[in-house]
Amino acid sequence: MPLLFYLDDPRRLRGLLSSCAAPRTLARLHALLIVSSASHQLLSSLAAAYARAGDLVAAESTATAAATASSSIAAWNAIIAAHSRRGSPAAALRVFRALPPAARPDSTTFTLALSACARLGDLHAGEAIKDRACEAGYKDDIFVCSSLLHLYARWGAMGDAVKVFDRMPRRDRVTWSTMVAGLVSAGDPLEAIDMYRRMREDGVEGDDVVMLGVIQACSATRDVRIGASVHGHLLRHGMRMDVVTTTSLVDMYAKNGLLDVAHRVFGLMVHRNVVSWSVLISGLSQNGHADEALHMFRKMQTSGLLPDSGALVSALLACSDIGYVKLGRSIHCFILRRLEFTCILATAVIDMYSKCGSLTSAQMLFNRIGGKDLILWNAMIACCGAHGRGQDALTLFQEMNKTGIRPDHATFASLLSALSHSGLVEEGKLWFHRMVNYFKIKPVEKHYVCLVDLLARSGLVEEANAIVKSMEAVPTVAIWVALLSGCLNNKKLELGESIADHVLQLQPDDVGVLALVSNLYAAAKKWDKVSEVRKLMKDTGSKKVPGCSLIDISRTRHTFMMEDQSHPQHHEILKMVAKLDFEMRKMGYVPRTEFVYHDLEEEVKEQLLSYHSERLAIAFGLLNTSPGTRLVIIKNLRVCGDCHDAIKYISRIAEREIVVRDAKRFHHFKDGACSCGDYW
DNA sequence: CGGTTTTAAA
Repeated sequence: MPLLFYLDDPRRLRGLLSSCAAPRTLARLHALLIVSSASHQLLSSLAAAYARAGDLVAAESTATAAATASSSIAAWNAIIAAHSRRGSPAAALRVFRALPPAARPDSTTFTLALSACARLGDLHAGEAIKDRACEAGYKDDIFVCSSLLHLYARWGAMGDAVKVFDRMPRRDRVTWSTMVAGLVSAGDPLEAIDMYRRMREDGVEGDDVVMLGVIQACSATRDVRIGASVHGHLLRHGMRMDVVTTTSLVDMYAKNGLLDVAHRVFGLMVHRNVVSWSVLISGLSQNGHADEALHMFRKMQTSGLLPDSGALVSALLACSDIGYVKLGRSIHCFILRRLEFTCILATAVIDMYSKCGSLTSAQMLFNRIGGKDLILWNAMIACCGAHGRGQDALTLFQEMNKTGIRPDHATFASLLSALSHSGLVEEGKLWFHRMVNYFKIKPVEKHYVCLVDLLARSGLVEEANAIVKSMEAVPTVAIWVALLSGCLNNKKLELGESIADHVLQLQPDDVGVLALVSNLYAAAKKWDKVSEVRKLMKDTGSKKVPGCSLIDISRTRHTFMMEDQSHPQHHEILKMVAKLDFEMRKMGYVPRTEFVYHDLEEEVKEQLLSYHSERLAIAFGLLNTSPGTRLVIIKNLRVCGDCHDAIKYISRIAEREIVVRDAKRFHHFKDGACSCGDYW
């Protein structure tokens, strides 16, 4: 039917407008409305139709034309909603603020505006809108309240959210969902689960959105039993299990280490999207199965899905875990070819290079990223620290401050740790002080660990001890451990012993900590205490993990354990070790036998030191590379003070840069079993 | 009438 015939029938015309999405037809209707000097209502409908079709320019101009009539608010609402949907909440707020005086905002308008504030994280603007909504009489409106609730809950004002929630006269599913999700993001999963219970008591049936929040809560409680019962509930009640719900279930199981269940649920999914794969991949790599994670990453691609930035981040994480630079680099190239480098992606790639020992690649990428955000700076500062470049970390930190980005607690944790590892004591003290007094950041455990470590490492054990004593909070095991290893390295055995006693009382279940305690008693020659701790280690089922080092030479990974004679080049390696020992002594090296924690003859102790796994790995590296090469050793345990010294001498003798990286996250080292990576 | 809540990842 020709459009012209609609003119006589405004109701049909409005029907047509509300269902029409074709821009061409809308333009013709627009012309028609103008020539027939149509009513304001019709113009508003047209504006709303333009907004729905995505033509916001036309929508705004039409709405302005219709704005004199009070009913035009619907058109403005459509425009605000369209802006929000298209991902520009700022534009939505701009339209809201510029509403013509005649257009009186209604419940929908306030709801949309508050939702835009929530997307932007603008609590301040939200507060003002809430006040206007109350003045306009929407104080108890369920939609307005729900979006206000979401704004508060999402941005850490849980107290305000609860206040709003408590005085709401009526609550629907959305209200409850918002509270559940809000409590989860506020880090209070138990409270979230309780909120769900209250909802059921109130007689409200859960829908998929509420259940999603509950699943997240279960995931965060680290208590899979509740999670599994929720899963059972979903199945028993035949509730809707769409991709999102099922994906969250996979995530919950994977995050909590039930990888087989996660796999099974994943396998039963009828429809999987990139996120489904990503949660499985990140779950696998977080639980030390990086190789399997990367296998899934490949399977995802062969199943025809193109990885998005999230999937790539998960895969990069797995690459870092096993030091698989080759794949990491190819992901980097993939991003360069097909995607935009967002800060999130750049951070993940830089982190990968950092953990794989490639400082230069990390720096090169970092320098090319424009509009760096806080987390990207933090990652790069941490990267410098991990590579022993304390001064560079400090320079970066100062550059960051110049760009006007405010450092946060993580920045200082990275900075202090970098300064600590490079022995920059004065700078460390200075910046700790400035963090507290200038940046007004309250030091938490990790900061104290860094500071105490920094002082204790460089011999200022008493000063470190004073810091611990002056702490407001009760010192944690990690802080005592930092102090304790300082005592051990600096032969402050009397103080060390009292700390060891104290740490023991705190009942650490960590083997590393027990080993340190035992080592200190050994250094103090308290052999009865040593056997006591050794017994404790046995009783808790934890056996001492043998020291193990890895080195990659021309894409082959070689593993070395103390006193391991299985390597084909074993004899040559021992010869090299002896030769190095000789050269080092000529340069003034004195073996620090206090780092051998057995009751043995001095000479045997010296021999044992030179058989530490990193020494074997280095010797092997020297045999198979030429001067100027960079040797990256990956070790599962902390490098002892003696090896630390020895490495300095060896790098001078052999003219090679030697880097030892900590490999706590390498699953190859679990239970001391070192296996060769499949990727080398 | 509509409008509110919705999975991973640094």
